[in-house]
Amino acid sequence: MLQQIHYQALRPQTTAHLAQTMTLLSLTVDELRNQIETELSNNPALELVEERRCPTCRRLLPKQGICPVCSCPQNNEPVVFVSAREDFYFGGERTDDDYPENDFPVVEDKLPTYVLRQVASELTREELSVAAYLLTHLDDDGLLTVPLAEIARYCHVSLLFVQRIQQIIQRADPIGVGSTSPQEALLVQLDVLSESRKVPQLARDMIMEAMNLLSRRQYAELARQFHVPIRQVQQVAHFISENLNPFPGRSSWGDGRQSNGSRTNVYRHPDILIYYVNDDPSGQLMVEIIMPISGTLQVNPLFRQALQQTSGENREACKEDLERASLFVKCLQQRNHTMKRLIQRVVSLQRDFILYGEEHLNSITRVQLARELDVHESTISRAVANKTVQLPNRKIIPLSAFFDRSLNVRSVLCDLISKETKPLSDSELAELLAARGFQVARRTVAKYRAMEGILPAHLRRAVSISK
DNA sequence: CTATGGCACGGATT
DNA sequence: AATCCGTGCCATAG
Repeated sequence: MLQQIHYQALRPQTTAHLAQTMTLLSLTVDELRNQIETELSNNPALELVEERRCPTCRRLLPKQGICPVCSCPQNNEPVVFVSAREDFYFGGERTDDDYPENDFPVVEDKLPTYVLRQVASELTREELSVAAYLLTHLDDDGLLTVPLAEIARYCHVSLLFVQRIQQIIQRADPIGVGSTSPQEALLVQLDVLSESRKVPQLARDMIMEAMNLLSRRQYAELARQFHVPIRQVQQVAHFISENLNPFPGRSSWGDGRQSNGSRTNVYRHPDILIYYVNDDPSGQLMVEIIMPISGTLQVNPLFRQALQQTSGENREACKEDLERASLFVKCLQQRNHTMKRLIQRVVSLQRDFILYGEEHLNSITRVQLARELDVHESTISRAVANKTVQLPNRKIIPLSAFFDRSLNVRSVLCDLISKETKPLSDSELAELLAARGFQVARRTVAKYRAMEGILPAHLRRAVSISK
């Protein structure tokens, strides 16, 4: 990556500029941070100038910016801005400003921090420290490695207290995380799932009473024990393996399907935050593009001066450094500018989706957006790829979800099925969807159903009866 | 005969 | 140029 940039810096300015901007555009906060840090330490011409904070709300400000939160007039358009929040993310020097997020106990691993950030808002300081301790004892599967009692002892709190915190943690994003066993994780997931859709009672019973048989797939034995036909056991087992994950730590983003196990960057900091001022839904909607460093990057003016006075072979090297530095700064600005325009447009197009949920997602394609913003479509692709957004409800979703043509259809489909009185067949569902303006083929309904882990119509009947 | 899942094709996306 | 996704056709199960 670095060599690439060195190489590009030698090329004509415009090409290099373009190429590096592209590269930067496709980086996530974490990657960008690395990039900036290496560049900073390799290039003496680059400097990081001191951060400024808004006098009223103490938010970190860009070098010449005014505070976007305090100074902006209340209006209908979401405010989009770039912010530097190094301490927010990376547990840097803690300051006494008013970010509750800064009170995070520092946890190194990715999964623990990810979970902690979700639950932090609903916990007191004391609870947070217990939560942090609990989260530091997770294995790679997201399961707890020490007994609850031990945590209670270590933190000098009651067992009940720890249990309560564990329950909150278990309901955070990789649902079931922080459970003491795969079994417990499954049960928690089942609980959460049952809030939104029908869940076979048999599944719960089987997990609770015959976990070992289940994990060994001894369906015949299960059928005997629960006095149900073996087919039904298989259905339930299918349901479980489709929808539940005994190892929450291994699950991929929100969608349990296509568990391509090679997802390393699953627990990531969001690249963009969308929220209301003070969490007040009637307030101004803010969109914050995260910069992983605080302060502003600029070319060191002293270095520029020094260049005038140096001579000889040093001069060439310095000059190169200087050029690379100014290029880097320029590219970074370009990147942020593009991101800003992009997200501005996306948010205003998908406002309803952000506010009211998946069903209101508009179908927009990257190409469409590229035309509107008058940039090349690959620019959009790069900017969207691998980025994540935190919504006002604190859910973290991939930015590409805003471009998912099928998400809204899927959620409407789920809605239809959850409200159905008798099990509807796929073709009936297809008609209903068409009536609601979603033109999808019967075959596609089947696919979506599978994606959402909903059983076929004739099996749904069997399930609801046994319930 | 009907409902569903598998395979493969074509267009969109990256 | 490679990959993903919606869809049509066909085989199979009920």
